[in-house]
Amino acid sequence: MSESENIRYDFTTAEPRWQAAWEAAACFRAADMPEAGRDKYYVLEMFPYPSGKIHMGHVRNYTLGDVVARYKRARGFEVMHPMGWDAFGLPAENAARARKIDPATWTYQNISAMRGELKRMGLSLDWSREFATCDPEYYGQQQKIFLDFWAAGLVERRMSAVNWDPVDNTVLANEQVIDGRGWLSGAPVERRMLAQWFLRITDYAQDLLDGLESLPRWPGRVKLMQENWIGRSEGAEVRFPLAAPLDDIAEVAVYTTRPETLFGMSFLAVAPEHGVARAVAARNPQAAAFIAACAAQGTSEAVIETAEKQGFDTGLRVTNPLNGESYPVWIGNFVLMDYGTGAVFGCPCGDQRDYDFAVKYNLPIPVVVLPEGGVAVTDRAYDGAGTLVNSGFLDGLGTKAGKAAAIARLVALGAGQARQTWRLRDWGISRQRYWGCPIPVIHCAACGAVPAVDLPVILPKDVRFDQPGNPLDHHPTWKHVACPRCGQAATRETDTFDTFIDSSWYFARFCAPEAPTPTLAAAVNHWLPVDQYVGGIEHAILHLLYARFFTRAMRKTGHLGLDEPFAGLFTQGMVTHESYKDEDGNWLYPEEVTRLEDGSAVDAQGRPVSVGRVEKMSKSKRNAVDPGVIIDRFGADTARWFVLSDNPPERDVEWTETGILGANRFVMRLYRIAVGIAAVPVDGPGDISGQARDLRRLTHRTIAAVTEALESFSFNVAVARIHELTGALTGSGAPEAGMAAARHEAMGVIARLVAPMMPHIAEEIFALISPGQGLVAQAAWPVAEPELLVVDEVTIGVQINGKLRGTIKVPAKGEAQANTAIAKAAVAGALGGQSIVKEIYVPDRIVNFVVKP
RNA sequence: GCGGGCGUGGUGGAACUGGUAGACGCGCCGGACUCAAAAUCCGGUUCUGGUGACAGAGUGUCGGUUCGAUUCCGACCGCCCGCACCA
Repeated sequence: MSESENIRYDFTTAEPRWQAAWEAAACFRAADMPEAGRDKYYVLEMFPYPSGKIHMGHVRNYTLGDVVARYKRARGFEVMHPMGWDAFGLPAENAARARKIDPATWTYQNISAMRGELKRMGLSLDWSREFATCDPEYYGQQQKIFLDFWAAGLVERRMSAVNWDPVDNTVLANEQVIDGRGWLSGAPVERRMLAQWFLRITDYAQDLLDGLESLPRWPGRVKLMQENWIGRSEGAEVRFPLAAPLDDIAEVAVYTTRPETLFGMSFLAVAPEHGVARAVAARNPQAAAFIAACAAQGTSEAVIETAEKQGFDTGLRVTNPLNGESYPVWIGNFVLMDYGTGAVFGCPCGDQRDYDFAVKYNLPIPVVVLPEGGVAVTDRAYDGAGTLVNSGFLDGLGTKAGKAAAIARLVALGAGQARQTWRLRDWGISRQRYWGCPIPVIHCAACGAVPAVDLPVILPKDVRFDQPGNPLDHHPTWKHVACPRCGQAATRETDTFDTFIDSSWYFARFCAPEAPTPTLAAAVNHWLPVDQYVGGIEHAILHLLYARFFTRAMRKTGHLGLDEPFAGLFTQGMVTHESYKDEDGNWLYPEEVTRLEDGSAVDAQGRPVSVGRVEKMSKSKRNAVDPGVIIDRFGADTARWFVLSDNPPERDVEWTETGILGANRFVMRLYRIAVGIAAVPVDGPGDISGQARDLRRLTHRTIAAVTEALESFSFNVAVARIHELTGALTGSGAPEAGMAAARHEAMGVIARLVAPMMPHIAEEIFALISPGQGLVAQAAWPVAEPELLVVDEVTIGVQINGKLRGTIKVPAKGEAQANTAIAKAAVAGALGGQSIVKEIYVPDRIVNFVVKP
């Protein structure tokens, strides 16, 4: 022991040494084209934005993926595990403005720094496939894809009310508006009309919904979130003739999920942007003023929270096709133009919004649904099922039957039909930004919008950020070109793509990153789909839905041959850390805070500090821990082991100092034990029994358990099992026959079992235990010997009335009768004189005596 | 409001298709080594009562199904997440 006390694993030299060895052996290089005889496995983690430094979320994300990649490699799969950079986006422009540095330079410097940090983590990445989305070689291919989509009818340019971020001066997708505010700027979003490019994702709404069923290896909640986001709704379209045509408008179409309540109609309401509203406004200044007021209220959170139903009576009347009655037409601030038809029929008894509106404007509230066996609800809307009343031919029907009957009548009258509506909208992809992929379009006065032919359309480098708005718009020459169709002077589109496009097909590009076409059929057919995708739950909707859509659209345009890009998805939890605030409410860094024995905390001056909730690490809360510092202090293996250790990976993990110290302690201990074992000469396998046999059994049970844990992403359980086996190897071991060999075998197994998780020390141990056998990174996964997994003695619980009263040790697969007798003897005292009513015997598990007092 | 998830020791969490609850780690307690400390090693650690073998209770609460429930069913409480003026 005294000797090994001085042994210290020096990760500072070992880790770079093994990283160099892997690189020299090209361990992680995958071929574009199929290699015969091996199954492929494509492991991908969501690629990072090159902010300049990796954070703990990256460490967790890439460690999880790396465990899978290394494990699958050991299992004999041909693994592709690439890495790249999601490099376009706002921060580069912000840096350009703040520091007068070119966005490209800033981005590539960051990439270089982060590549170095990722390499220090010892990830088994195929760096030969690396690219950044801001490389012209990548985004030029993306422009080709866009033009193909356009030719295939998947692209549209149209005027649209857009979410305008007044701080960032750009258009935001609905998904980028959070609580009425820009997702990056936090500014209240305004509504504006602009000509925008759209991708027709709604063409695939049904398909994207149906496709979720083909994804058994996706988390249920992600599928549910996508399902809700797509939001299929069943109902009917109903056309209401206007009493007198307005301009050329003769009727108003309404979408409803409750056609059976048409007899409960009280009014019809249209959105402020609806054609009817505009036509009315053209001749009625008061209506125009009302509409303007609605637009001004925007979509800000405060407004929506407090928004009161407001309306304007147009004086127009429509006829309800089912009962022939006449109803007023209102403009309502609560009616959404881009859902359904932008018009609703108001049924106050069945919809709370309509109820509120009717009460406010003193409109009638006819009751048409009686709750099951109940009385009419009149003090609020009742939207449950029930029996229809006051509804003419629908009287007496249930709401469900009534719906079918109402639709049938509407069809017969030619006044409507069944219809589905989707919550999903088309994807607005235009951004008034410099640092993005230029939209390859030229606007010609004579020819309109025509595809650019000079691909790639490359971003100009000489741009100025000293004025607001899009620098491409201000550039003196870049946008002025000849029309590719007629040759006349024309201008380039100066908008760039939403950066979500960049990440919608990168997984396909990784298959052949240098191909002269966006994809290479042989490569994508071989490698896709991604077998295991790993990333944050925050991308559950946007990124994953867009990538699924892109895959379908790329199939339609001949770039891909499948529908679903990601066969398996794993969503990891966040890395959290305590946060600290001083008396004045300023966030403090952990190193500025001292914890006292009573659990309270003080700052450097001894003033009290409030310890905040455990929150996601972020710069602003000053609770971020820099992975670079951790790797300096403890090494990459310790950092990797820690993020895998305690929590199931789908849950949030709290960063703690004691946790990282514990992980480090294990690394050091493992090494000490390995050195001790390697120093003892191995006696022949011989005839082993007793302790040695027990150890071998544990070793092989551990192989089985760790294998199962890795397959099911229970990395924390794998860690526990490895701890257990390691624990059995402490001490120098008894000089029993075969013990040295058994210990040697166990440590060799540990080297291979920890290799996916702590690859460096695994190599170190493997070299000690199995000298001359090459790299553990290229070694096969250990296989448990079946005969050592066979249990020949089991401990069976003995219960009386389901309560544990004792245990017995018996040979496995024993006779029920014999074991029951042994059990009975074991709990004879507790049984007393009670009569046994029933005996339950579950082989190798339990005996239960049901007794009567 | 709608949809979904989760509640297990001081703590992070284990527990196969219902079958010995608390694996493993952290923390804590005790011991060894040391002049001492750190490091390391050994032992203990769900709670209550008892010196003790042992007894009782125990997986958010209440009830149900079952020989037996952390696991299945119902109601409730609490926390978390997604969506939301979606007709």
